[in-house]
Amino acid sequence: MKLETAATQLEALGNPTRLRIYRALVRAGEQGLAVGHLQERIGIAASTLSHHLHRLIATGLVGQERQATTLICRANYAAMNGLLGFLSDECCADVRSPQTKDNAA
Amino acid sequence: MKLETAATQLEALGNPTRLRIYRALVRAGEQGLAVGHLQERIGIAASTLSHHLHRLIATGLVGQERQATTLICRANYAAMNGLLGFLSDECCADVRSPQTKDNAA
DNA sequence: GGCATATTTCTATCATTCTCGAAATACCCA
DNA sequence: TGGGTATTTCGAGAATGATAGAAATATGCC
Repeated sequence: MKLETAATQLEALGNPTRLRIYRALVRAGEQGLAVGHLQERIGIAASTLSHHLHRLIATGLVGQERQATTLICRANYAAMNGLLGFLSDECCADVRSPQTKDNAA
Repeated sequence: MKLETAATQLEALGNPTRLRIYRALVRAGEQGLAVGHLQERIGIAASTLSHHLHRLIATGLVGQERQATTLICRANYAAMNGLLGFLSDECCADVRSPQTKDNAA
C-alpha cells in the first residue's frame, strides 16, 4: 500500500463523526446499515452524513449497495486490514530491528 | 481509549507529511532522530516540520527529549499500540459477532 | 402518472489546516 | 558575553473541511 493511500484512509477515520459512522458500520456487520438508520444513530443532518459517507467510500473503507429506495452501507473489512497491515509493516513491525528496513523517508 | 482520542491520533497520522515523519521516527527506533535530521530526510521547511511535530506530540504519538541544542524525537510505540488496540476492539474484532457489542454509536 | 420515502446535490458560512519566510528564542562553547 | 547552531514562534495566504437547510433526484408503490 502506498503511503498516500494509507494517509487518506487514516484521515478519513480521523474525524470523530466519521469514526462513529465507521464504528457503527463495523458493528452492524455483514448485514450493513441503511443511510437513514445511520443518521438516526449518529444524529447529524442527512446532508452532512452524505458528505462523510462519500469520503469513507472514496477511500474504500466503506461500500454501498442499493436496495430499493434505501442505500445499505457496509464496512470494508479488507480495506481496514490493509490499513492495519501498512501500519504494522511500515510503522511498527521493526521496532526491534530498525536497521533491517530501508531508511528513506 | 476514547473515540475522540483515537480520532485525533488517526487525524495526526492522516496527513502524508506527518505519516512520513512518523514512519521515519519509527524506523529510527529507540535511538530517535534529531529535528534537523528529520528535516533533511523529509525535505520541508523547518517551520512546517515544527508545526507537524507539535501535532504528533500533542496526540502522544511522538515524544521529544532535549540533548544540548538538538531535540531528539522518538515514536511512542505504546501510543501506537493503544491506537491499534482501539481499532481492533472497537472497529474490527467483532466482525463475526457484532451483536455481542453495545450498538450505540 | 402521481405520491411517498430515501438520499444526494447545491449553496453558503465558518473554522481549520498547510505551507513557508522572517524573526525570535534556546542552548552551548570559547 | 559574544557567537554559532538548532529549533520554535509569528504572520500571512491559499486551500480544504465541517456543517446544515433547501432543493433536486432516485426508487418503488398504487
